[in-house]
Parts: sequence; C-alpha cells; structure tokens
Amino acid sequence: MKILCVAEKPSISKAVAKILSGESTRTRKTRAKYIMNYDFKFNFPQYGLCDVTMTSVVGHITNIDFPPEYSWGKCPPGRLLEAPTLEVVSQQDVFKNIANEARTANILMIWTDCDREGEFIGWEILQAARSTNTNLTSENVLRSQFSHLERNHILHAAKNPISLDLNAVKAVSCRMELDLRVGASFTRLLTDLFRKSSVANTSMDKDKKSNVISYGTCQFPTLGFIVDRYLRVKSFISEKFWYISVDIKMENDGEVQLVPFTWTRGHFFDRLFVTLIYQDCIANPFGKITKVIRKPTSNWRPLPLTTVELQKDCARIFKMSAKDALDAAEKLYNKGFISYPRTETDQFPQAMDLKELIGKQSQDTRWGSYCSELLHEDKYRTPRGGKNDDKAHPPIHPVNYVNLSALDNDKLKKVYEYVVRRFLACCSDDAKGELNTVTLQWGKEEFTATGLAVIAKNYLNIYPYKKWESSKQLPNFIEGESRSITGGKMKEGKTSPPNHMTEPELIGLMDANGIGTDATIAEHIFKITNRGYVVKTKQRGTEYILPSELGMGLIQGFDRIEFENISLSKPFLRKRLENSLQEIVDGRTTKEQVLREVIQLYRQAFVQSAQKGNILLQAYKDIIDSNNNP
DNA sequence: GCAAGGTC
Repeated sequence: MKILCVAEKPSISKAVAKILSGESTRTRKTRAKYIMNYDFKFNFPQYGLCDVTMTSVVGHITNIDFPPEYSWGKCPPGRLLEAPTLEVVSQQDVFKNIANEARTANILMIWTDCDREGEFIGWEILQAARSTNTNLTSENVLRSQFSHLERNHILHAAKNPISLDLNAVKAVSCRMELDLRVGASFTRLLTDLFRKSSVANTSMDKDKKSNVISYGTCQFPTLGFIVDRYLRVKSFISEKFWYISVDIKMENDGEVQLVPFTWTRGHFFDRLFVTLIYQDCIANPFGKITKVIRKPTSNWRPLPLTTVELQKDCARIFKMSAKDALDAAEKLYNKGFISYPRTETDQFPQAMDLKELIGKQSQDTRWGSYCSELLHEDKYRTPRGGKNDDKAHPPIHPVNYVNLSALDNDKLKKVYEYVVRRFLACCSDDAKGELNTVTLQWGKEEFTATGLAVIAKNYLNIYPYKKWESSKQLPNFIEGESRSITGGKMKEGKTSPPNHMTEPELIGLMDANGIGTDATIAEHIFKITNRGYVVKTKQRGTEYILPSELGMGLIQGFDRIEFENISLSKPFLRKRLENSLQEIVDGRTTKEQVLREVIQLYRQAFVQSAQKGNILLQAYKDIIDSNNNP
C-alpha cells in the first residue's frame, strides 16, 4: 500500500515526516524550489505497514482568472461581474510533483493547515493528484487534523483522519470569485475613468507610484479607516469643560506632601452647574476621609503571541512597519529559530513541552539566568489562554536558541528578542502590587486618591516592553478623620483632538472588522501605500498614516454617490461576506446563493459608479482645489 | 496592467 501525504508548506512536511518515520527518511529533491519528497514506512492502524511519500505544496497552486477574451480593454469592465472564470495552474512545478508522486498512490492524505484556506488547498492538491490517478476518489482521500507539531498530536492525526470539508472548499472558492470579479471590474473602471480625465492626470503624478487605480474589497475599507480618522481630526472642535480638584496637605516625617484627589464625577461641560457644586463645597473648610482601602492587585502577564499582536507591538516598540515585522519573523521561522509566524491562536496546546523551550534559552547571557529561575525555583506558571484558536498553528514562540550576535540585522535581533521575552513572560507569574485607594468627602462630593506599590515585578523583570511602576506612596489616612481642605479648586480643561491613524491602531481596526487575515493585513497596508492612496509621515517621533489627495478623493467620491444598501469604503460588506462564508461552511446556505446576492449588490454599485463617474472625478478635484486654496 | 488568499 502506498500513501501520498501532502502538506501546505515544506516545513510541515519535513516535521511530520520526521515524526512519522522515526527520523529515518530517504530524501529526494524535486524540480520545485523549496520542496522535498520524503520516503519512509509507517504503520497505519487501518492499512498496516505502508510505503509513505510525504511532500508539500507552497500555499495555493492554482488561481482564478478570466479567459483571454475578457482581458483588459477587450470587454466593458462591468462584464467581469458575470464573465466565465478559469482555473489556472500557477505553480507548474509543484503541481507536476504532486501529479508524479500520485501515479502509484493508493491513498492520498491531505496535511494542509486546518483552516478554510487549507481545506481549499487540499482540494487543489486532490485535483493535481487526480490528473494522473483517477482512482483517487472521496473513498481514498483522507484529511488529517492537527494544529501543532507535538509528536503525539501528529501521530494521533495520522491514525485518525477525516475527509475533506467540501463546504469549506466552496466557501473559499466563493471568496476568490467575488474578490476577483469585484476587484477587476472596479479597478478597470477607476483606472480608465481617471486616465481619461485631464485634471486627474496632471495632478495625480505626485501621488502616483503605480499607473493603476485599484479597487479591492480589503484595500478600500482599509483606506476608509484612514480617511475617516483624518476627517475626524480635521473637523475636531475643542470643547471646554470644568471640574473640581482637591489637594490635601499632609506632613509625613517632617516632610510636607500635597496629595491630589480627583473628583469621582469627572468633568462637566456646564460651567454654571460645576460652579454651584463648587460653591456648595467651599462652604466646608474640612473634608472627611470616608474610606481607606488597601487591596492586592495584579498586572497580568501577556497572552501568548499572535501575528496581529506581534505586528502591533513591533510598530509600537520598535517603530517597525507591519510588513517589516512579518518579514523578519518569516526569516526567523525559515531559519528554525521561531515557530510559524502567521497565527491567530493565543493559547498554547496543553501537551506542548514549554519547559523544554525555556531550557533552550538558558544559555543566553541576557535572559538565561531568568530561564533558570523559572525552571528551578518553582517560578514557572502555565501561560494564560486567550479566546482565539485558528485550529492551525500554535502561538508564536521561540523554537531554537540563537545568539543575537549571530543574526544578520537589527530587525531580526529585535523581533527574536521580543518573541523570546514575550514567551518567557507568558510562562511567568503576574506582577503583584498593592493598590491604596482613599476616598474623601467634601461637602456632598466624593474625591479619590490612589497609590500603587509594586511588590513583585515577576514577568516584568523579563519584559521591558511594558511599564507598571509604583506611584508616589500615599501618606497614612485614617478612616473617619477630618482634614482641612488646603487646595480645593474649580478648574477648566478642554477636550483634545484624536491623533491621526498609527499603524498599530490600523492593524487593530482591520483585525476587529475582519479586513484581511493575519497573513495579509500587512500587505493591504503596503498596497494602499504603494498605490499612492496614503502616505506615512513622522510627527514628533510617531509615524502616522494620512490619506493622499487621491485617497481622500476616492473615498469621498464613493461616499457622495450614496449607493443603496452598500458602502464601498466601509468594512461592513466584508464582514457580512465573512458571515456568509461561515454559513456556507455550516451548510446553512450555498456558494451560488451568496454569489448571487453579493454580485447583485456590487452590480448596482458598479452601474451607478459608471454613470456617475463625474462625481468621482469632481470629489478628487475638490480635494485638490481645497488644498490649493485652504 | 485588475483581487485576496496561501507561502518562500
């Protein structure tokens, strides 16, 4: 019996082959870059001792496109919403390797990631295998389920396969088709429209880095977030507010200390209202300490690391772009130093031997002694678990030790050190402190003062990326005592404008709204930058993302058209599609149904956009004019 | 020359 196993990426096929074979494989090179075929024997309970070939693809091997008669310029762009589509093999060498190896296989076992895209890639692999071996049918195509590479987990997966989830395959093919139809039709429409307009042509050069004005179902909501924030900052009007604050003068060992108390009611925008309350208060020369509470508090260690968190933190701490952070993580992964960097999972599988991983880091001069403390002084704690599990990859963690000096560049060093420290922090205890809260009653109003004493830094000792420090200690107040009010004032403040969009905030928004995935969020930001829709600028050390004139014009133009039931610049439609895809997976609706509904919506929007092209152009011209004559 | 999704 011969079994062909195919994984989604080379690293998985290598690791799985190593586990199943007991480390004795014959390795064959292939014509496809990065891909090896591993031959070995394995005893499957249901088939006995089998000849196994384990190989992989490198992500998708096919893509969807239009036939040549629908290429750019050959048909009106709107036709692309209904035009036939083709499946094209985009990775010939990879496809051929599968086809070759499948010739003599009795069984095909799919080892792609256990997520939606993985299911589709599994289906692509099946097509490649069937191209030479039509005996491979649903009867003898198996799908193994695994979410990490721990030995027993993989052995269990090999022995308990299920079948491909065809609903998931349908859902992905639905997404692909919609993204292509909508993206290609609107891109051609916009590009042709702006090219015909002379004003657009002369003014666009400064924004333009590419000669295409692309529309994408992820690009535009991303751009929309940035424009939205920009407009909120620009149209912000500061408002005055009023509040009461109290200082109490205390003598502590001969030293005079002013203890500031804050009003529990915050602030009000009505000056007269605060004035009346204040007048009521100042009638009393004394206030009363009504409550003194000391209670233990903790500062929680971080959750296990996801891609989105890695990118947000690298932007915040090291000022790296999301793409640079992911690229660096990718390199570290390919060298075997860290685990797979694209994951949504923020909980470690129970069976994973985390202490072994900590042990590997003990040799480091910076964090090695901390590792020893964790392992030998009973300071190790099982990491907290978050709510996310992509069922495909564990959280990002260090796999092997490397000395920072052996890494090529600064970005690699920073990201590796961050991943290690984050992991060690996860395996440490929360920081502990004591929170002291004193409540003061003055007239009818309540005020509080708080003091924090950090008692044990614990994880913070290894995790310099977060600050949690003791505040000035409060003097000893006694419950029930009266205190003279030395500084009771009514003060004025004003609301401050929001900041422009930063990359970590944008990543957070995209993640929360389902725009893009862990693997693509960075690319979408990169793409709209490259298209000239947004620019990054530094202000006082922080990098902000601002819309360009073109980016503003596009979003405002689409908003001015006011489509029915749809917004091309907001995230709702993508989120709705995401829900529909899940319904396809759950069998509550069909791919055809979703395609019909969504295409219908976009067709209406397309027709209107084509008719009202002048509105789109005018919006852009208006932005340029207002910037020239502010 | 168009998308978004995998992965190197």
